[in-house]
Amino acid sequence: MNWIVEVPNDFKFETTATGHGWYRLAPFHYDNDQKTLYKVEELESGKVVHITIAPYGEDAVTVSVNDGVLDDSEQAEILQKVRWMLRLDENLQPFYEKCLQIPEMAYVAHEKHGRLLRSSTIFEDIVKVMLTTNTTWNRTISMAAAIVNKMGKPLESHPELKAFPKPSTFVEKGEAYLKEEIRLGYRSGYLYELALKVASGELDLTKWKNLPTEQLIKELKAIKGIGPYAQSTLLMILGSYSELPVDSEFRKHVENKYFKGKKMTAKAASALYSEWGNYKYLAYWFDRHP
DNA sequence: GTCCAGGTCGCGC
DNA sequence: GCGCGACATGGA
Repeated sequence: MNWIVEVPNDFKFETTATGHGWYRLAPFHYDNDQKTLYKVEELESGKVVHITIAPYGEDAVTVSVNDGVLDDSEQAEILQKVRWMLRLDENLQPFYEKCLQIPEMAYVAHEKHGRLLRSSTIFEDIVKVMLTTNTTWNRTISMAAAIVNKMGKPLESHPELKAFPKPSTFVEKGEAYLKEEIRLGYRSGYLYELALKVASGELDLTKWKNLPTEQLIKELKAIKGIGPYAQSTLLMILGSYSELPVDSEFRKHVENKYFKGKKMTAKAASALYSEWGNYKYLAYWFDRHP
């Protein structure tokens, strides 16, 4: 089955797909030559599908799935997940207007950067953000791959392709498995605890999609393993850009570009982006990735 | 062997 | 509120 999905004027497929490193984390796969994004997805019905997303002119993308017959709710779920992953319903106009007033940032609006790819569920993205803390990017990639390959539900037609496992799968496998087989290190306890809360219904992450930033911060603080950096990154994932991810990369960038390589306080560094108000994260991100 | 990576927690002050 | 060691893992 395939669909043609209209996109906003300020949307561009390639910049969304590759704007940050998420497209390199399983079960995403990106083909740079074909400008095509793939993701294996387990639907609520239990069916596993391989979603293919590619640009279709300037005003649309094609979404296709070649995995047998899908009922109405499965089709609706796929399209809803694509909208979320590509941020088709997010309004970035205030950010672009601000970019156009600043010569060095005008390219962001002209080239339609800004919509950064996210996973289909908030659970998946919390896990992935935790995989970025206190380790190297290569380890993040390999841990995500291990989670998918060892715990994910396989595609019927291509069993080597697997979906990101559900929270209940993390719980069934157990904390020791996460540590000893998936090699998630000290994160295993944090991720097991999170999965347990989500799987049991104690924590309903789907409600987060409609929460104001202040409430999201409260929710994020309550998750063990989420500190200031991960909180800011997850707020970005959720569409709130007012908090800066002050980590080693942030410090390196700001010190090199604005402090002649000298150490600075987080406060002084953050002040650099204060004029961006609710869009500080994006301003920093594209200041660093011109 | 030793150090550290896009940090965070829990403790003691 | 701030400083500090511990935390798993694998690569340099």
